[in-house]
Amino acid sequence: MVAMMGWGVAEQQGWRKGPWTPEEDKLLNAYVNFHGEGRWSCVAKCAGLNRSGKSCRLRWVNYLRPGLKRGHITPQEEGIIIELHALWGNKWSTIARYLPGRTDNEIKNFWRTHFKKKEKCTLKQEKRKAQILLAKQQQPQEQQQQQQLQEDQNLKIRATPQSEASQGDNINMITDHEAQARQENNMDLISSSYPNLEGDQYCLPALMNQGSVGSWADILLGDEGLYMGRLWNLDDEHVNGRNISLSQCNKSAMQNQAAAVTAFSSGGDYSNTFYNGGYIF
DNA sequence: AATAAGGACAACCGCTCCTAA
DNA sequence: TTTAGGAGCGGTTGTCCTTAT
Repeated sequence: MVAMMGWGVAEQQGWRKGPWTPEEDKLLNAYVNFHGEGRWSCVAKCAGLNRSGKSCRLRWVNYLRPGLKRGHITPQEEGIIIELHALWGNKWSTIARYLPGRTDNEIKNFWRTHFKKKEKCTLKQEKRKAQILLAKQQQPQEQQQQQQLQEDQNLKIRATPQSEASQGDNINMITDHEAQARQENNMDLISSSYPNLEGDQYCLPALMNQGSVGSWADILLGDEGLYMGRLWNLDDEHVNGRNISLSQCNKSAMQNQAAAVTAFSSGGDYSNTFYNGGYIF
């Protein structure tokens, strides 16, 4: 049985499988550098590799391709991954486009290990959530009204033109109607990405610059593994056009919002972009 | 010191999408 | 318009290494 055989052995069709040897890498590298990428099934034959085209492509894309970054995912990259995953879900290749030097495989692996961690936190989160909800219910009505007032004022500040925040970049304000429509979509997306969160707790703080946290995962989960802050919502259309418009998707705030937009260019300082966008958490 | 658990990484598999004939 | 082959994508699994017990 092929499936029962280990790696590094020949398959029935004669293709070699398993880890690549330095010699194979050298052959593939030389061939692709000379002929360019593509026609992977030809590569396998012409380069003298006893590998399937798929295997060659994968090896090139994930390991041999020039410009690949090595080493751990940085907190910056981590933040981008979390953000984009909240928007797109498991669209690893799409996410990878915004992380120069990182492959979809790498990001996928990264997410998996972190997702496992998150699953372990679930029980703890549930407990903490219950505590917070209880505290909320017990909060005096007057205090809640004051909080709402404060939130509305913050919204006004955020909705002001942001020429200073996004100089030279496309600004795209969305209407209340659009915001609401988007909210519905995004809430679904976010709910599926963060199933343990309450509707009014979707949030992503930009605390990285404050030095109080070690990573974006720390921010997202907080001390008790509970997500804190505000989650940003990236607009797909603008992502594809290189500029990402951001609309805030706090549930109550979204109903009134004229969302702020800030630009994102791949490889740029992402957290700074948020922070400079006039959004202070 | 031994071993179990977990993390990181590499690679394969099956499916879908794209494109050229 | 259809179809077949190639390419790409996401899910899954295997292996190695490190850390905790």
